[in-house]
Amino acid sequence: MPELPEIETIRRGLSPLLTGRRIESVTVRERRLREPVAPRELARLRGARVTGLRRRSKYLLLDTNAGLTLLVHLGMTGQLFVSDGGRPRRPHEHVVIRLDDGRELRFADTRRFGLLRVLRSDRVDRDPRIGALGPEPLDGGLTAGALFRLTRGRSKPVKNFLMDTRAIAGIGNIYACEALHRARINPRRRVRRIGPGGWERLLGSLREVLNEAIEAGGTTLRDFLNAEGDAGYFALSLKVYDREGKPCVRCGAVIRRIVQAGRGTFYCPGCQR
DNA sequence: CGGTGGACCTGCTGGC
DNA sequence: TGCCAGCAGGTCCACC
Repeated sequence: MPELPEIETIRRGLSPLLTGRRIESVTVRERRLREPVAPRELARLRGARVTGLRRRSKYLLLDTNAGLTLLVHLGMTGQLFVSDGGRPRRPHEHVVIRLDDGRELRFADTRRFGLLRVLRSDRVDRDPRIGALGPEPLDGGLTAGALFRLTRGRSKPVKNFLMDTRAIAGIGNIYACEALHRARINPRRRVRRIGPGGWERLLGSLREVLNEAIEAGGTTLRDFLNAEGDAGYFALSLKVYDREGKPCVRCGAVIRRIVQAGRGTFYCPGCQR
């Protein structure tokens, strides 16, 4: 489900609802997520007050004044939302965190590829999942020159490179396809064959697409909902993703779907060279 | 080493 | 109408 813009949308929605709240209790209904959920690990959050909500790549980090941070990943179908206590449960609600204002932070995840762990806050950056992440694409510190240098001698198709979170954080299938279309670059092009100007264009396109998607509240294709339970409307702005067989809005050629590294790639054979 | 393919799950859809 | 192969926004690991 969620890539950087969707996670950022959730973060912005949840942050004011959670910051300052005390955690009263944590209930685990289903332990079988990507890694088994340990109820006693989550229970350590009881009594802690939330000091803030951060995002790193597609992870959410809920910091508390107890020196503990809740690490949440939504996998493909995860949802994280605040609900009034006692509201009927949605299907696949696996974890409920009760807050001191009577509301509840709930985690639902149909396919159970999500993840919840409690880490010591001072060790978050040393966690292997977080420590291995590449730079944030919207961080101004990342430059096209750095991407050019990083890809010397490498032979990956550029689409797969964009989706490698150790190279750049937070880019998934939708935004990799959309950024490449905007930059007019063929997804099969090998990274070593992209010059400094190409990286300039691609990084610019990537940032535009991500920022516009955040503005639109993310992309809802199937089941993404924000913290308030609303859909995002960036799906209306997608130019290639999920548009196989339809005409390219820029050149009129028919959008194609191919498979790269086991994932569907959508692109326009007319204007992506 | 770098890169690909399969596994992990459930549910929906499109073609027959 | 009903069935089922194929596919889905992510990540990790085995294997070449």
